Amino acid sequence: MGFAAPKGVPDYVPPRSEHLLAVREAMTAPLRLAGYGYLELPVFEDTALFARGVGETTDVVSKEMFTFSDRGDRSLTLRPEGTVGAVRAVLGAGLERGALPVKLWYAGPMFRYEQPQSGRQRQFSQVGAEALGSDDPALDAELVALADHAYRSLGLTRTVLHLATLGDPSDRTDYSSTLREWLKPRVGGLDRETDRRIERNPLRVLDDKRPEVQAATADAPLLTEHLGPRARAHHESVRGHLTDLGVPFLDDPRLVRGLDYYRRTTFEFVHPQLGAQSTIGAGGRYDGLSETVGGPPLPGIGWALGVDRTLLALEAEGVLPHDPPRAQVFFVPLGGVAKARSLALVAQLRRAGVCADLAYGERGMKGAMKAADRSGAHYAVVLGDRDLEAGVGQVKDLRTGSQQAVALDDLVPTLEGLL
RNA sequence: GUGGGUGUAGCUCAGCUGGUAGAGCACCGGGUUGUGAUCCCGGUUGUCGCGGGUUCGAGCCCCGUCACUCACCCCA
Repeated sequence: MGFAAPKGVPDYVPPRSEHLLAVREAMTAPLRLAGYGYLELPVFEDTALFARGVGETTDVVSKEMFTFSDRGDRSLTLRPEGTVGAVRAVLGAGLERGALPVKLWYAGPMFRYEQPQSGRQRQFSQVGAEALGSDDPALDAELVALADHAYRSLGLTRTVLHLATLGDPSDRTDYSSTLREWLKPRVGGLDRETDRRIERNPLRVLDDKRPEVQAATADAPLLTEHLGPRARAHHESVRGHLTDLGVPFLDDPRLVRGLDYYRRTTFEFVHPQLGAQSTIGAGGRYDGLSETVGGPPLPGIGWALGVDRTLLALEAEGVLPHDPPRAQVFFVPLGGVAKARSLALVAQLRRAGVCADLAYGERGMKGAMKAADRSGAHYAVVLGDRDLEAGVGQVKDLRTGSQQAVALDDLVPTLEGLL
């Protein structure tokens, strides 16, 4: 093999690629029923858009972006996430001046320069949804419920929804300094990285996986205790709506998000069988993002569901969709004349909406029948010189083995009737 | 970016203390010159990840490198 795909970039081939499509379809179907419109977005954007929107100091921006210069010396970046680009597009089209909320969805590849491991690739696929122009907590609940519905419709039963609130910016600032002072005497000096986190983003310390850190921070003060009245009311309302909608969730006050734009509601769908990369979908509210990228005040909430990781979850639970047969009717032509006739009949059947195929290549009867069998077709049509002279095809039911001659002129309607 | 594990046929893997590659599945053909899924017989496929080194001799030992994988970290 001369070439392999770039590091951390997966290929999906059948049958797995079909499963991937099914996952994407299951995620988007509920959105369309809920009035979300489709957004087709660029795969790369101005580097500064992500730096501003996602946050200069986030790991995603500071060390995980695929950034390059174009021939005009513009700095461009392969999108590491979809929300910022979606907001940019909404503002660019002036949708925020129309009917609100604007509800949109998109799908496609995202790129992050990471160390690959299971569930973490440098190119991965997401389906995203965004609702802008309203801070109604019912909208938060609607979006969460739509994701929940998508996962359920795929047959996943073990996914756990973690729910939290980050409060308003002032709540978070207050809490951060409280937490910082609390952490210093307990885990300060542990190592350089932890010290840095205590200063820059103390919430992240609570997310440390090391058991000794977990133990030391077990009774740390929680953000939920520092919420202002408006953020608290919003959160309680979201929880109430979710309960009304029958969406089970787990209050997780330690939930940490890595992108700077999140406010108030945040959530993650976690799958317990996926190892270290167990978040298969996540999102939250981002009421200040529009201003950050130069727009007017425009509240918003959204999520992104990981298509690749969701497929891993389906495989872990053993609930993959069945592979549909590749054909319903399969032609077995004997000789060149029969093949030409078969090709025409196959095309005719396909136009009639029947999934039809034939044995290509110079295969013998046995090989062609074998191909028919493997296609999963219900019926094989054997066509040889004898049959052509008689103007018929031998239609064989591959499940029962019974066979009957059918006039070629009646073949298409006959098969349509049989199926 | 850091640390551990693994790279042998299309796939899953075996290969002893170094003696110049195997199985199962898959695929193709035949048994049945016009009938699949079962059965029987036969056949194809490898620069043993790549590059160097040690040795009379390396799939096996050493060094480097790349990829995959797991964890940290990060996140969908």
